[in-house]
Amino acid sequence: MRKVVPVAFFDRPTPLVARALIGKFLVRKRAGKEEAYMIVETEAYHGFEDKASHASRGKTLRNTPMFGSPGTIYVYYTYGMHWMFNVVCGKKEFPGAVLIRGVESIRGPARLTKTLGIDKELNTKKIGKVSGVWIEDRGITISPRAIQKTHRIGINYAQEWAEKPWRFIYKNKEPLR
DNA sequence: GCAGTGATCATA
DNA sequence: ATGATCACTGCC
Repeated sequence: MRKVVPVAFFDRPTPLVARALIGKFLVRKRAGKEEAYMIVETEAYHGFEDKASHASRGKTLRNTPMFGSPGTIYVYYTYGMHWMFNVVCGKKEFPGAVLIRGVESIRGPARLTKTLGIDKELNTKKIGKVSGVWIEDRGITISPRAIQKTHRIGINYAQEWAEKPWRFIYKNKEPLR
């Protein structure tokens, strides 16, 4: 079973999409070659009120892709050296995005983009085969018990919003089926 | 534990 | 125009 997830998958509340992405595959095609990795860690950034979100102070040049239609790719540069890869969720003009923090064998959002060659070239593009980055459902079901929900990290400035359980991690304790 | 590194944004 | 900040990583 190998199915490219449709745009409708992302047209849902961001935390729900972040949860649903665990166990899906991130596929990257470059120079004619495909690499696929199972997603094991995500974080949701949801709405104007989320103080941890780039959109909390309204639309700016950088965060404009967050206001795009579901399935838009939002890539931004931070700490003078790292690219972060997000997929936009929810209706156009609603700011929501899921940060892909880790895949099987590549942990860490910046290491992921470096390994997969994801940078500003992909920013604002639509996730899908045309852009060379897409998500596949390969028939793996992850039980709720195998998903750890925690607070988001690296956002201590966000006060009470830092406590929201919007980070999802696959605990590699149970066999896949 | 913290330096590196530079774009981005708020302030002015 | 300027300065603080930053959804991180790798080395101490």
